[in-house]
Amino acid sequence: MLQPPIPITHHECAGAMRSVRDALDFLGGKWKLPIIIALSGGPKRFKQLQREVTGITAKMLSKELKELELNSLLTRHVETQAAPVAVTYTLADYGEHLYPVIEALRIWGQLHRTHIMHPAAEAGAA
Amino acid sequence: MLQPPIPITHHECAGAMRSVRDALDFLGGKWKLPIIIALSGGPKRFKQLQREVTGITAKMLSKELKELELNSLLTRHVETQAAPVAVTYTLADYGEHLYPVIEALRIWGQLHRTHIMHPAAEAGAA
DNA sequence: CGGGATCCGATTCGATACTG
DNA sequence: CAGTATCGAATCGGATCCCG
Repeated sequence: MLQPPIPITHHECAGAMRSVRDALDFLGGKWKLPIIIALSGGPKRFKQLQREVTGITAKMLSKELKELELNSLLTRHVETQAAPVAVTYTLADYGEHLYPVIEALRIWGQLHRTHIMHPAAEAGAA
Repeated sequence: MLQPPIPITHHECAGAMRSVRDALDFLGGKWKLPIIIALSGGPKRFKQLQREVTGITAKMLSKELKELELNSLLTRHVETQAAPVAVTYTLADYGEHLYPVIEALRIWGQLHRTHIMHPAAEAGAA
């Protein structure tokens, strides 16, 4: 059903491992991908993000947004200087390269959930 | 270039987030995907895996293999009972459902590496 | 060879309180 | 509103030693 997309040779296999580990080092935390998903629905404000990304604290959200901006995945825009300040976060074009990753993880997460609940059911769920 | 695969409605967006977080909770560590990649080249022994998954300690490898077996991603087979024992790990059919995830992460990891080194080069690297 | 046991540092993450 | 500061718990992961 699924062909192995991973090269068989030791050398190329090590290359795949390095790329996957690079990706995981950056995306591995609990929050980065959920934040990207929330922003995929359009630009959002800080408070709005905190509501949609269930369970995140202001501290973590702030930290993750900084890292995502540093890596060009989103842009930060300050709307007004006077209090109350308004800041908008927008998913950058470059950030959309994560959609395939999110899709693959979403599909597998769904499959695995059904697999855990009633084993041998993934044939019909895939 | 890339259509947003994530639903726009709040409700379905939350569903995508939950699935991605489920997947990340399980795959998020440093080692599970690299182990799967190594096993994608065929069944391997414990020591052999430790050599191919660069940097992993015996403790971590043992722990991760146990979790992967519990989740039906691989099977463990004891070849000989007499010392020295020989144990073989084989990627299960169900484990191959992770190939799309690995592919997506590998592609993005590669892209992001080039992006970090010389920005604005991802148009040609994709 | 294939691990388990123990100890330990490093990092992640959350709760709470506070600021411009 | 949009964060920052501080504290502390929990988890992650490595080093080392040990066993069948």
